[in-house]
Amino acid sequence: MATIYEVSALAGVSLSSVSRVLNDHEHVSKKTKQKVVAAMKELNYRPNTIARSLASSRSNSIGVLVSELHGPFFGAMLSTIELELRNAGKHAVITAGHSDEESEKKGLEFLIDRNCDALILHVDAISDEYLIELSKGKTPFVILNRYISEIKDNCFYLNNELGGYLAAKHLIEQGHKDIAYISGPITKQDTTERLTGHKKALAEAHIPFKESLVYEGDYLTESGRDGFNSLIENKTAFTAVACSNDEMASGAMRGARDHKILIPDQCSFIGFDNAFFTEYLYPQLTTINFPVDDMAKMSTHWILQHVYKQKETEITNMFTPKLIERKSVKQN
Amino acid sequence: MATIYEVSALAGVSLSSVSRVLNDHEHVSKKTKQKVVAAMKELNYRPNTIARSLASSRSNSIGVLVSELHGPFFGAMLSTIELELRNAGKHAVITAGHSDEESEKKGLEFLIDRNCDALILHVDAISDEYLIELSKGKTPFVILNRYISEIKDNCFYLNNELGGYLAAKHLIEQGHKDIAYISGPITKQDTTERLTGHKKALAEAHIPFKESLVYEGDYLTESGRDGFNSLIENKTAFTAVACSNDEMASGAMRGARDHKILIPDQCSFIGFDNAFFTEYLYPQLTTINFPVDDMAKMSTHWILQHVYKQKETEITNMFTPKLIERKSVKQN
DNA sequence: TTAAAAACTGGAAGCGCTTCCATTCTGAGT
DNA sequence: ACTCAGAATGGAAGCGCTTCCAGTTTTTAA
Repeated sequence: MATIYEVSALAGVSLSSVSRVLNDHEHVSKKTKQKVVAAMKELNYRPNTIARSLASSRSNSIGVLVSELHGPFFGAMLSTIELELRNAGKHAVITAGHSDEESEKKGLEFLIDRNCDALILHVDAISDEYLIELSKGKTPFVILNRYISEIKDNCFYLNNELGGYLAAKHLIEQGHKDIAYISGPITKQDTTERLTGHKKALAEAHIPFKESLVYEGDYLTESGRDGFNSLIENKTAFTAVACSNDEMASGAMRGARDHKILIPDQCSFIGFDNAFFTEYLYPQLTTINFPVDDMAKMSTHWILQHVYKQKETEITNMFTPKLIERKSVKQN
Repeated sequence: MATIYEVSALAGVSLSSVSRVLNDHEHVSKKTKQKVVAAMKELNYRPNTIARSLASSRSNSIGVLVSELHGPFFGAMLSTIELELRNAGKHAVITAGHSDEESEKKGLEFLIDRNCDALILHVDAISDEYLIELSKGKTPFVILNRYISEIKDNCFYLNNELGGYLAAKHLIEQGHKDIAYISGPITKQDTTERLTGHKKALAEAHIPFKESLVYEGDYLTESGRDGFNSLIENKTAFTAVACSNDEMASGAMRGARDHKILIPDQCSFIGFDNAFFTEYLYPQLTTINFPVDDMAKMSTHWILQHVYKQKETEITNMFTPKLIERKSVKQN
């Protein structure tokens, strides 16, 4: 593998000059540039990224830490992060925290030790305090899907309340009055926000909110099913169920089927996230779109702008959910 | 950030000694080791990975190139690759080729330029020849989900033929004789292998194979639906349809529903891959398990063993699919 | 035409570590 | 006490690049 030395020798210029053309510096004459470029081509020169990083203390790598690597959400997210980054000549070092605090912290340290220039974090186990402390360190980062007021400019998140509101409102508009709700773990920020929106829509329509119509799940399919069963046993009648995410909605739908309840004729369902598989369900699930792509894109723009001084885009921190009407809600 | 210099000064030993304890070398006395470790702790020393890489020409990073980052398959795959690698102190640099030849090649070069010690490739657009050529280069790699005889020891793949066979055989055992088949693009290796297995099972049961009962899709949901519609219009009767993957099976099931055909009572379905969402479908899809995790694990073991001389595991190149019985196939 | 400014170029010192080589130390064997 | 392996240590040269500084050349303006 040719080094910058050989290039400089072949081109008949100094090391510095070669380095300058490599880095697109100003103050290099056309002539030297040509010579260097020609030499590079002839030697099939490929710069050694490691050496560049060491000398410049820039690794051009962005660490991405997600709580889980599988699941419908992260595929979409990582896909656009990776693409955007690569287009900018950077690259992603991806790790997973497996939703465990210790493990997430390890992942973080791992990335920092790896000299990442910046971090994109999607974590739930790590505490706000830890992240606030981290923000005083020298590795800049953004946080996805979470709002921490002390470092709000680094946070990119969905207007969850609006999402919950939109879902409930849609059901109400379709004539539903008795609406059950299957939520995620109430310890999670997004869950409570979504539920708040839900209640708001009910209140607006003067529909009393009934505690007996909510079930706390864990965002997994199975808990959607359990939730539905529990709701049925409660004997508080309902004609629709809103779910805090699509997985649980899919579980709840199966629960309904177990009870020979027709969807959407006897019971309507609405999800949240608009995961890709919602289209595979039958009937296709009406849900609330989570613009993951936009959020992922925005976070890379932030980094490109703040860390690498590229790209001057308008930064938006809060994203807006949207109703996606499909076939799981019936006009009542 | 403390460097090895400061550690050596504080510990009162030479640079080399510090480096030795850092790398767990033999020939370091207990005493120096203790001094060094103490100094490191006191300074909260963290080795600079970049500098280590430059000096040792080992980046400890493994490049992973997948055709797509989203989709059910890759989440599972990447998740286990990342975990295994991190447990071994290595890390994954993940890129996507977006199923485009140019783009995949770019991704490859990108990873090689990034000084990856080894590569894990899951690509379909790049030709065999290119990969064979690449194998002569100095970056070792493994190939997932593909068999190239010239470099077969680097390939990890599923026994697709057996999978196709198992699926068809299951249908036959359940009394089906008229079995439709929705395949992937016949240009793809795995597709043809799966179809071969399918035919073999038919032959064994003395059921004539009918060309009019196969539809060539593109592995996407929509094509499953198109396939089903086309099959129906063909007027060759069938009571079951085997699909080359789960996405198409889900599409085909929707197609059936559009025709008011009951599943599985009037028509049975079997998929392939056992993607996570198959459990969300209704009825839950009977399918063929693709042991992605095992394959991913094996590929990292190969690298740990061949590149880093760690871990002595038995290497298996071919993996065995298994029937997963759920609810989409009816006894006929 | 000339001085000053701007553009260009080269030299050399690092970036933080590994590793080869040479030197010193240790202790087993006599 | 004396060798002499072998273990333990230190010195120093890199790994391939960036970047600061100083020196040289070209351009510009008066």
